[in-house]
Amino acid sequence: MTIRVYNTLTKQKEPFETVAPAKVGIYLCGPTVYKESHIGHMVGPVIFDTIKRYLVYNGYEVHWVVNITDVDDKLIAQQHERGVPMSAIAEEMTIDYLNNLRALGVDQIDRMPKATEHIDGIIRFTQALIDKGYAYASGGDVFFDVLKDPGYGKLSNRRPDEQQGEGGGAASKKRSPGDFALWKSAKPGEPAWNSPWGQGRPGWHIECSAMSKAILGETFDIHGGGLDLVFPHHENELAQSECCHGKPMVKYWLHNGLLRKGDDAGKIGGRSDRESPGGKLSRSAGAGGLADVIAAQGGERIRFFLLKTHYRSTVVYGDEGLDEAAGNLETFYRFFERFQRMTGQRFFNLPAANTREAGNVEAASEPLSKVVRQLRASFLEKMDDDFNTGGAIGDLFELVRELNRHADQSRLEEVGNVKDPRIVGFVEATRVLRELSNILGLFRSTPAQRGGAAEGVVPKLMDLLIDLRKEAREKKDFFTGDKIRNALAQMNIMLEDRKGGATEWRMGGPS
RNA sequence: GGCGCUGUAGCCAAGUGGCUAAGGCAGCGGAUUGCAAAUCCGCCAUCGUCGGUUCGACUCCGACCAGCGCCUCCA
Repeated sequence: MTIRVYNTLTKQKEPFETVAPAKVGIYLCGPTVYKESHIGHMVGPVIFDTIKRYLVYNGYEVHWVVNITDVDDKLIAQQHERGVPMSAIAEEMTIDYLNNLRALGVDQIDRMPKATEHIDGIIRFTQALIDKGYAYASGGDVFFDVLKDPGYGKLSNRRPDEQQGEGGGAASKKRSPGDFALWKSAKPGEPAWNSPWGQGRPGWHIECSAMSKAILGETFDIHGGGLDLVFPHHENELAQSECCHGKPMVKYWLHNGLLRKGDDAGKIGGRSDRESPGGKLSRSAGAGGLADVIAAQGGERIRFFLLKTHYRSTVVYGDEGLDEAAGNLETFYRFFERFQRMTGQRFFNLPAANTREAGNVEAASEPLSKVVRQLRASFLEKMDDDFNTGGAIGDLFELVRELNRHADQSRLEEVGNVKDPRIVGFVEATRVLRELSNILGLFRSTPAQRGGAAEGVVPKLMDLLIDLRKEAREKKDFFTGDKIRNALAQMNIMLEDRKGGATEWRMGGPS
């Protein structure tokens, strides 16, 4: 019943206890919007979207913040390269990012602050660190002095004196190599803001410290991001905030694993584009922007694929896994269709409990209800244990199997009357599947990517062919009947005969 | 070199100090079907290697082997 989370700071699972009763503040590091997002940018949003759903389901009031970094060296480089103002590039790429989030069903984010909207707070934060002796101005830049912070390195488990630090021109202005910039002086032609240290812009890490403070407070519950951000980004954030406030910044640091390309050892994102020669993603899985991938695969497939594996694991991303996810989803989609045939109701319209408490009804003595309750409890147990979505999805499969089995054994197809108690009981049991899949953000509406009823004349032609085949079969002319079905199969159109003589058709197989 | 992660069936992937080690895919055998599709039933693993702790480890510790990530303003 108690939620436990793995905390990068302590390297162990801990009971989840909020700073303020029943309230949770979550800060997730979002993208630097200098070019289109890639699939790797979606891992954090999908898992944290799920985490928020689960916490809300458990009765917490959750405030989830994802920042947008819209000022940065890479953006400035793009500005020079494209001859387009940084702000325009940022705006364009932010829209791209938001579109991708929406396609994957990520709709739980409460606020998305931009770095450029918090320049004042960043300057105040920087000044405070200087005043307290943790930072120093040097030639128009301001650096954080890592040797002044006795706690520095505790998140990533490093010694400050071992750090290489960034090289180049900044190195000579630093007291020690591990020091990092809070404020950077601007060169001519670069975007700049006035500050006590002259024209300049924020360093990379300070924006998150300033924005999380402004929105979530000096101490909040969960800070998330990709595993690659542990060092230096989160280590530096942590140092800035705790030195500035003299109190813990975050209770739980959660880091998601990174994606790896399937076909070779290349990596996704980062600056490795030219360093991983064989690292191309296949066309369906990766070429073109993420928007193209989503268009080809469907957002739900990608979400399901990501949720199948525990969020802290490395996930190998490629066609193989995506195809498997597609096949897995078919199992559910087919059940939803069957459910509708039997009950006359759409699964996607089923009302279901949206809190743990509301869903916690007594199991009836009859077998279906009992096993459904058991699976529900098992699902929640998995989620309680550091949001084990992979294990929880296993329970969802079992749930569908139990529902199908029950429908088979009770011959629900033959009942005919949707008010029949057997049907009513079945609907009741299926509500639990809706309740649980909602937590994962799955099956919330009719899948967009499924084949089936097309527009225009095709459905009419299909009706005609199905009718002809039916007549042939009634005359025991199976040769003609099979000819129609096989020819359609060649066109990737599958016929499925139902009990009672109806025939349905669909485009394509699971993949 | 420093920090860290992973190694469970053909493949993907949960999990636990001691009942029959989830689930999915593929495969095999059945039920059902005119034949199919879908669905259901059954079969399919001793948990990288070697030691140690323990009454007992796949689960804890150590070593080793293998793969991977970060240490470079990559989520």
